[in-house]
Amino acid sequence: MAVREGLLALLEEGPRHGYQLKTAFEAATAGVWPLNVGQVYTTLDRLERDGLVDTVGDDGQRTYRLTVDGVAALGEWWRAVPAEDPPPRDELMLKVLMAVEHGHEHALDVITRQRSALLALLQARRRDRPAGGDPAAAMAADALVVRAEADLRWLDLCEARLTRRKATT
Amino acid sequence: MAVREGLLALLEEGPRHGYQLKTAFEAATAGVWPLNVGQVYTTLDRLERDGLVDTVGDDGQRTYRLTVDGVAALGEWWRAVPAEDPPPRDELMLKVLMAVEHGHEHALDVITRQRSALLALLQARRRDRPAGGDPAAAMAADALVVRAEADLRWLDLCEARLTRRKATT
DNA sequence: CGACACATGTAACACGTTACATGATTTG
DNA sequence: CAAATCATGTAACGTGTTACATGTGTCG
Repeated sequence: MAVREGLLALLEEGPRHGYQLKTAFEAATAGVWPLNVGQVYTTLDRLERDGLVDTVGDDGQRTYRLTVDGVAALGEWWRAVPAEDPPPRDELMLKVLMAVEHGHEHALDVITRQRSALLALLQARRRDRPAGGDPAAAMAADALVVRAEADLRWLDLCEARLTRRKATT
Repeated sequence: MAVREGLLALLEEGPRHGYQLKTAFEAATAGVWPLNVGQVYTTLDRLERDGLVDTVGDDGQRTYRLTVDGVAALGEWWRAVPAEDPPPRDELMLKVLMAVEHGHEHALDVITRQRSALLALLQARRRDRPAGGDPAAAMAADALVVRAEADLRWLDLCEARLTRRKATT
């Protein structure tokens, strides 16, 4: 439930056809969210099925545009805020928590390994930051960096909790 | 591809049946990752289909255990590190980047709205931190808090980039 | 001409998720 | 006994994703 809304958002700026949407989507996300073209069409089919977009145009050049329902759905999306209810499902979190279940030793191993990999990833992302003045590209790169930093910080917290606990025991 | 591995990880500690796995999964994630029981069974079916687990036991009390392939797959999972390749797909990121496409005014609106909601969420999560000494519960709560903090920090970065740019223009 | 970008689409599969149906066992 | 918990499973759907097939136009 993200590609859907992304395509809707792009259509709000005017009717497009599928291939243009793929290009626009990847441009808007500065390349951090590559899309298989096929997925654009399947997603557009589903949006049409749900009455959020309709199409005009001959075969070989279909143009998609928002319907009234589509505009409404998009409006809701803009206003929607992150829900408390189903918390973010994070694979790193799961892995570490499952490792804890296997004993603190195992968990500390996993944490150490993940941290060193994440550190390398973070440095790569910092290095590959785009130079140009395009705010979208800069923001996309920031997102990746901030995420990696947060994961690292969490791993440090986990390690601290485990070692503190070990020391107490 | 996360529930799968979580169940495998739980089975590494010994054979279990489906319902036990649901309970154990939710206990290990300290309740932040609720599972519909049905999903446990569908996932176990798929794991069996893929030869990673097999079952013993009569009807009404099937017991699942890891196969050799399952042990191997799990070993890979423990060692696996976050891939650079498909970067994390984040709905918040998408929303803000798409808003930028609609103009900086719109983006700043979205950022403001998201930030205030996230701030409330963060405070709620800090408030509801578990008191007990269970490290897993504390770590799970930490993960949610750290994630919210990171999202907030990113929103601040975005706003700074947009306003700085506006000032320059 | 050959390669490449533009353009559309289908088929198939994976995982996550929910709703529903069913029965055994425990416990108040 | 009635309710809750334990326990298993099926059917169905949604999104994401890939692989594949097909054709047009453009440019070196």
